[in-house]
Amino acid sequence: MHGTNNLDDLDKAILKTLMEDARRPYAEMAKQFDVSPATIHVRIEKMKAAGIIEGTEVVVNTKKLGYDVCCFIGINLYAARDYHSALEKLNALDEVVEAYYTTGAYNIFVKLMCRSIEELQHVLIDKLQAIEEVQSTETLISLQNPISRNVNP
Amino acid sequence: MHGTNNLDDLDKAILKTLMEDARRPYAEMAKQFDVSPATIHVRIEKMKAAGIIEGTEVVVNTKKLGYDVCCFIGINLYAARDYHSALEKLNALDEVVEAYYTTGAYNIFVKLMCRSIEELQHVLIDKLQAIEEVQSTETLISLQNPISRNVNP
DNA sequence: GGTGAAAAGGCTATGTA
DNA sequence: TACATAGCCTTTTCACC
Repeated sequence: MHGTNNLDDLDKAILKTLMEDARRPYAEMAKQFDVSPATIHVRIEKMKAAGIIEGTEVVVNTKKLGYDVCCFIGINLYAARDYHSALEKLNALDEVVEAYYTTGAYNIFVKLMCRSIEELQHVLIDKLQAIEEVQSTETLISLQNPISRNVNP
Repeated sequence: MHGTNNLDDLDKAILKTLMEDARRPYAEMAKQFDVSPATIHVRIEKMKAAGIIEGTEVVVNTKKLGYDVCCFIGINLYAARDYHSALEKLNALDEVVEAYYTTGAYNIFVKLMCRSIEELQHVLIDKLQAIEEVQSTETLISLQNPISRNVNP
């Protein structure tokens, strides 16, 4: 299982279903795909064992939790070699929900979720830019997230 | 439920648990949080009704599905008013897994998942930059994704 | 590798405090 | 509002094809 994989159409159909509803009953999928519930079960177990299915999670409406502000921040470090220590400090910030090590204009690229513009300002100035490895940042505020989905198996 | 919400500690504890494992048995949570399984059930139903819990999904290892390349692309349009038609065309591309309407350097910011650098090149040149509304793009290739989590309820 | 039926286990509704 | 219980539905197992 390195790069290419050997999922057949049934595997892919099951995976696609579960990527939209992790609790879809096996019996329903069995009817839909014209196999037995036991087969659905076996296929799912195989994909778990192969590490393709890593787990399940609930989808949460972050706005309803009060997180109204989403933004991306490109970070430049004084020295590229400080990547690991900078990352450790970023990891300690709850507001940092994603981080990427990137080529191009920035050393690190992060996604931030905050409860308000005031909080964003606070996080940016007092937490993020206070990290000693950080030389400069560039902020991209997201006003809308019209596409949000996963890859096609 | 507008912005601030009124989740108590039990709600938050349940939510945090389900955000890591949507199928955690109610009985286990009940034991852990020292309430009855029925109470767990009631709290979850309430959060569903409030729209805080929107659904469930399996977590998929995209690398094992063959998607090795992840990148962000900042898109500039000739005219900002073409946002909607450009977005429609982006939405038709399977490789575009996220899109954001942003302030700052770009009109639209997207996340792309591809199977290889060759495919990225193909998508970028023949699909993305072929969209007539697109004036220019800037690509940020992600080599690593060391932080990936959700907000703290 | 797939099936069907039976066993095990988790979820949900109800009645009660 | 929370609890305990019981019924129901889903998952899992297993012998067989």
